[in-house]
Amino acid sequence: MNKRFLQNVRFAPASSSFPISQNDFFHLKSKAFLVHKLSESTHLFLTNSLKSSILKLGFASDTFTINRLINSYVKLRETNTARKLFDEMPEPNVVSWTSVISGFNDTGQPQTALSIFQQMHEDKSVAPNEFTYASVFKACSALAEPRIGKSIHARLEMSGRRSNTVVSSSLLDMYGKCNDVETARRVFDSMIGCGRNVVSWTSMITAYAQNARGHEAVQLFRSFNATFERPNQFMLASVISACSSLGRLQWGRVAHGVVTHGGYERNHVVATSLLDMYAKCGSLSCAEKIFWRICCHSVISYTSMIMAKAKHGLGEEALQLFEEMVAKRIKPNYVTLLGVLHACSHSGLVTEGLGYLNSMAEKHGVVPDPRHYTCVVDMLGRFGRVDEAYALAKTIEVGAEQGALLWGALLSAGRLHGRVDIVGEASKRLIQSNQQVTSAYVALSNAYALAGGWEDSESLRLEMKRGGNVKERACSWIEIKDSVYAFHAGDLSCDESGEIVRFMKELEKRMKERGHRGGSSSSMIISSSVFVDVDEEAKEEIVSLHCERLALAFGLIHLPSGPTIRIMNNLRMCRDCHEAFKVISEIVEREIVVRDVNRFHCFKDGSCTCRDFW
DNA sequence: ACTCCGTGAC
Repeated sequence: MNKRFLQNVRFAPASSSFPISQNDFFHLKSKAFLVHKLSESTHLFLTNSLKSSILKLGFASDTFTINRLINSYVKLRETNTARKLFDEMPEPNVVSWTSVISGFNDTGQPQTALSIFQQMHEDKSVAPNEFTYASVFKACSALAEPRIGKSIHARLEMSGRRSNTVVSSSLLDMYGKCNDVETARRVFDSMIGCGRNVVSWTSMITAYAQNARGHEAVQLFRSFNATFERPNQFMLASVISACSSLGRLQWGRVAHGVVTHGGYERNHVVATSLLDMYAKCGSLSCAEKIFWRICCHSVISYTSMIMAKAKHGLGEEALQLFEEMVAKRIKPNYVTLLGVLHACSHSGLVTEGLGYLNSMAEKHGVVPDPRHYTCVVDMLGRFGRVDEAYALAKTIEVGAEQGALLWGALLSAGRLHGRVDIVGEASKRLIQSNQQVTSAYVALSNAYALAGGWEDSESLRLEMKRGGNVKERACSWIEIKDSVYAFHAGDLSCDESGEIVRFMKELEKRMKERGHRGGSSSSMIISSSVFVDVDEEAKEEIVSLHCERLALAFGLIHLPSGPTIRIMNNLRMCRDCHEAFKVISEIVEREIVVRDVNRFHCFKDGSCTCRDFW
């Protein structure tokens, strides 16, 4: 207690005419003082001592004071103490409930937040207000729990309570995080009445951006700018990530311009999203510039840069960056290790990759999870160690979604190395778990056909048709200047004059001169021009492996020249591919940047949304 | 009086 403060308290005279007694006055003053101190406290020690004073002075049943105390503990992330205080409250009010719920939200325990809300609902003594609903929707969006969220939304509507901007924003954010963009949009549209602010616009832009609908995100950003309000750092980071998923460097650059104009360049989140955008849009050099300008690096900025290098086939540099980060005592997390393993996988550093997998728990305190194992299975499979990959895959327990990636990786490995047994096993697992069903059927059918099991192959095709599984046509595109050109798998109509074939042969020749005989990329390039006796689906698969190269050739021959050609592909780069592009650069004497948009292509149901692009 | 919403690496 502050002694000077107590000494300075002048007590009112003890007369019956005075409305409060000396004792009351002391109480009121000390309560105000304690509450004031509580709001300032940033140390557990101070809050603890204030708590004992509060209890000693008999404020244990004073809801307002205890609410403040709960909040102080919530701010110190001492949720258990906050919870205990709350549980002992004789009369918790709506603020007490909401404070505890939001406390569990803030400490990453949304499940507990929801269970407290449920308790509040069953208790019935206190009705939730708009603050409570906003917190609860936030918990649902953290859990991506649409079922509970919807029922609470219904409860809110039934209560007849008018939604305010904050509640609606958290609601639309929740629907966005649960991948229900249409409902999110309906909530956004309904907000014309209660007023939208930057947060609600940002929530809607984010909902589009995080659900692979970058065009709508950018469109909405344009509409927002028409309102003459200024975007803030939250909105900019979201728009930039929409540009990344679209792979449109021009738009990304415009967004960068808005960032500079608004003075948000030094914001870390914005800078990291710019870094990621440049990397995904093919400009590693710009990504690096952004990276070196960041003054105080975090695990996320390092991870983004490691991923960027990995995607561009610069495995050694990515690993170097990782070691540098560890030396700076920035603790890597599971995403960082995923980046490291990706780097090894994309650059053929198999031994290094296995080393990182085996030592990451001990050295970096990150226990490998199914995603890390999937990455290593992919790496082993890519470099011909298919049996090891299969053996590893069998030991991993996965859910359906991750299983699709795991067995999908093994499927490609089996296909790449002509292992019918592995293709069969992987396809069956995919079909059984109802994941990537179409591509699994195609691969399985092709595997049977190759092995001579025509009857199996035929019956599978029938099964596929009955199930309504139609294979999406693979497609690639390139962006030159501000135009986008699309190429569909199996479509060689663009090659009327045979120039692509000639270009491919020239490339093959140069690759051979460089000693890349029979390497995966050169042989594949040639195969794209000579499918003669291959059946329709197998041909489509081959072309889908090559279409970015076809696109490139087409672009070189028929399209206006520019300083940079960027290629979107749905392949990961191996060392050979990288080498191929270097050779192409020499041929055309132009910078060629390759990018990887795996994320954009692959969705949970295995569908490809390339067509949304047009 | 105290309590609420939106951003970056996978």
